[in-house]
Amino acid sequence: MDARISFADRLKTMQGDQPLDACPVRQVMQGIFGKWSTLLLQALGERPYRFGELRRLVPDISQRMLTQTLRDLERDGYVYRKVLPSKPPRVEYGLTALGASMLGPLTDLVVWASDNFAAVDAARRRFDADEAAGASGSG
Amino acid sequence: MDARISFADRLKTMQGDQPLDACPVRQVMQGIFGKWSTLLLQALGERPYRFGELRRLVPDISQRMLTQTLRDLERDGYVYRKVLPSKPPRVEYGLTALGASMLGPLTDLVVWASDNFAAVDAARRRFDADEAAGASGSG
DNA sequence: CGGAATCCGAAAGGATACTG
DNA sequence: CAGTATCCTTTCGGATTCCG
Repeated sequence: MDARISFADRLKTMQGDQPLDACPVRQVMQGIFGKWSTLLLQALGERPYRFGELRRLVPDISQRMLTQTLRDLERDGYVYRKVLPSKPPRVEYGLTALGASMLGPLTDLVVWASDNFAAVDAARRRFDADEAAGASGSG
Repeated sequence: MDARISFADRLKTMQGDQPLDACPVRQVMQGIFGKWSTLLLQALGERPYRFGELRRLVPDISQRMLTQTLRDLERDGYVYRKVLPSKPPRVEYGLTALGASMLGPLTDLVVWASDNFAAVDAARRRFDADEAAGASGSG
């Protein structure tokens, strides 16, 4: 697919029959961009993990959000959930083929963020400093 | 940079001195993944737009969120804001070099979403159907 | 034309307690 | 171990009103 066709044209096409809110691309993006989705997808990109392993790997996630995020990812088809029939119940989560194919582009973006967060942080500080100066400069 | 180094290792490194919550990558990602950020970045990737043009281009955004999202994008250094000194004030928004460099990976992800939303949608319906069946199956 | 300020409802997300 | 259910706080985002 051509990645560089006119975005505005695509936008207009989408508005033709749907309220822009129903834009399928946005629906998909929203599923990927939750607070924890990206993190968990990256983790599962390495190897399958069990529920408790993920908790320990990402210590500041609440068990509520871990459950919910994994469910959402499973619902969207990125993640499978396999219940191992052992005495203490074990549940393994891993990427599906769909999830693996999405992880490529997602990781590229994560890598960009990793490479450029210093520039972003600098921009933020500049912006905040300018704002503060403008707000109190004449006081 | 090596895009495929161990994510778990990187995670552990980050936890070493920071609360994971302060992870810079996450900070950056959160800025990109707002409800409107991706959409506006794509639009500005075509050419600079004025405030009112963006409103018409994305009709279902409120003026409040358009202002706020543009401000956030400007703060992060992705977008510049140029006030034209004309009689009715005109303000032009466009991508900075940083924003343009980020748009590449972001667009790749949008393209993925565009190519695969049917699969995601199918997965969702399957999941929901299974859930409904499981919930009412045994009476 | 491009905003800022305020108000309010909806949704995301965390803490805690309980279950199989 | 792997959840579910409830409560509560915070954030997101829309509608409206006012300003340079």
